[in-house]
Amino acid sequence: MENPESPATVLIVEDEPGIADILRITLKYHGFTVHTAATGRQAVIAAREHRPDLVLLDVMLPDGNGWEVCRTLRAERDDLAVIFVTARDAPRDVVGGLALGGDDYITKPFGVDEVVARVHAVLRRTRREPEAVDPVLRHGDLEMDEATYSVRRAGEPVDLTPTEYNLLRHLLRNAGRIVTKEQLLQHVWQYDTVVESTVVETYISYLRRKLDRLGPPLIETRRGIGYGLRALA
Amino acid sequence: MENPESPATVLIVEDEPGIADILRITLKYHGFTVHTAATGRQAVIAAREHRPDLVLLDVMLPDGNGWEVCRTLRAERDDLAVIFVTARDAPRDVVGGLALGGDDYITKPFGVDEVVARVHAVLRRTRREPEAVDPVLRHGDLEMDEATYSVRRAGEPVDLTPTEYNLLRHLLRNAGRIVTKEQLLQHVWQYDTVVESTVVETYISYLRRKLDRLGPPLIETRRGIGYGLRALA
DNA sequence: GAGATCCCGATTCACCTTGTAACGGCCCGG
DNA sequence: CCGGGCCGTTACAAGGTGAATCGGGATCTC
Repeated sequence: MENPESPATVLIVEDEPGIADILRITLKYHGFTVHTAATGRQAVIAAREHRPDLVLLDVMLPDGNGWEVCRTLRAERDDLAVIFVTARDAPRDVVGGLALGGDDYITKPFGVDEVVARVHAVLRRTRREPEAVDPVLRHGDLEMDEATYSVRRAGEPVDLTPTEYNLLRHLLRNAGRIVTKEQLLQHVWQYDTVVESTVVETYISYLRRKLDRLGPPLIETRRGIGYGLRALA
Repeated sequence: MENPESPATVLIVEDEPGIADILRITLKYHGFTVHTAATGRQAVIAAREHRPDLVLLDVMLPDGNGWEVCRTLRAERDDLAVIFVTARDAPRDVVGGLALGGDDYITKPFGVDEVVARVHAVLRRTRREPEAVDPVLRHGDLEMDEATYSVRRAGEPVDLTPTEYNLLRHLLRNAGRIVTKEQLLQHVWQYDTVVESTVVETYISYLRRKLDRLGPPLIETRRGIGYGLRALA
């Protein structure tokens, strides 16, 4: 995970309390120190006080748009990393945002794992942290290369759709543990996903069909609890 | 269990007195400092006064739904942990609730041991308590891993159903003591379970069949009293 | 516009749970 | 020492619940 002796600090600038909560809880859970601000004014003040390593910046704020906030913050500290958060149906601005100094951007509604991945990626770049972690996840004869988004089992490449890939990644990251369907919905799917559907089962089924063609069953069902990767022999 | 020099404080927000009682007694028994509130108003006041570490929050309250209460509480103290309590047949809101700021949720009717487990889990996360406790329960050649929900005896994996698993866990946690059938019903089964059945005996029998295949008898019957794990040799 | 992807609903299937009931052993009284 | 009743054990069956899978329609991507 993150360097334990100096947890990175993230400032969340977001006026919708629900979204701010999701981001706060998620990042806290992943070991970041988190502060929040609901307006551009507060953001500038909070940035001076807490000196974050990274800012998650909503583009639509009650007191003016995020570009200006970004510019202001950058004027004071040009090593500050910024990830813009924007509505999906405004992709036109996004490029502009990146051009104006954002290091990355995320569209709403987002999936929680996506946010964590991007925050880590940006911090790794801007803090010049060594590429310490092997980007290849392994479990038995299964390997996933996060750099190339490619998956292999027993040497054979496996072609996965984005959702399948994200689901498998979450299972791999929690190999040896059992994850509930709720957790999978929370982490892999977008935050506005409603329950009452069998999406998770469906995608587990897809994964099994593609993966178990190349070897023994890999994903284990714990009835009433959730799913996990089968323990290694 | 919990850090003895600073017992965690829990605020229960629940309008049904029966449920509130169950929760209060259970958590008190497990060493928590407990306060209760029956409405959202009271909850906010009580939270200011007692500064709990965690709130158990019923979603259906007489004066408005729990999300707003959660939001209000969080606005004042953003490090506050919240576990939602909700009826089973309202799963639609559940993910939304989590997304809107809950750390976990419990559905009614619940099993008492489940509540304690979740409260501990959430506090461990939010208070950054070290993962000090070995998540593996042991008793002789029997081991139970609570992270993977897996059980082994003499190295051999034992496949248990959820109820069997919960029952064995309760016996393990009370190893060396004798537990009455009533206690088992109360802790392992849901609180609204009615008696007049031999469920407990049945499940003890299932456990014996699965466990004693791999070694000498493990579960001891105290006629007229209850069950316990046999003392170690 | 074509193809892939995603998600929902329905169906089927498997297993879990619980109640009933028969059997057996333990304990107590005679 | 014997018999009866009670408690515990276990088998069996029915019902319920969660999971797996498939097809179709909506949506997105190129």
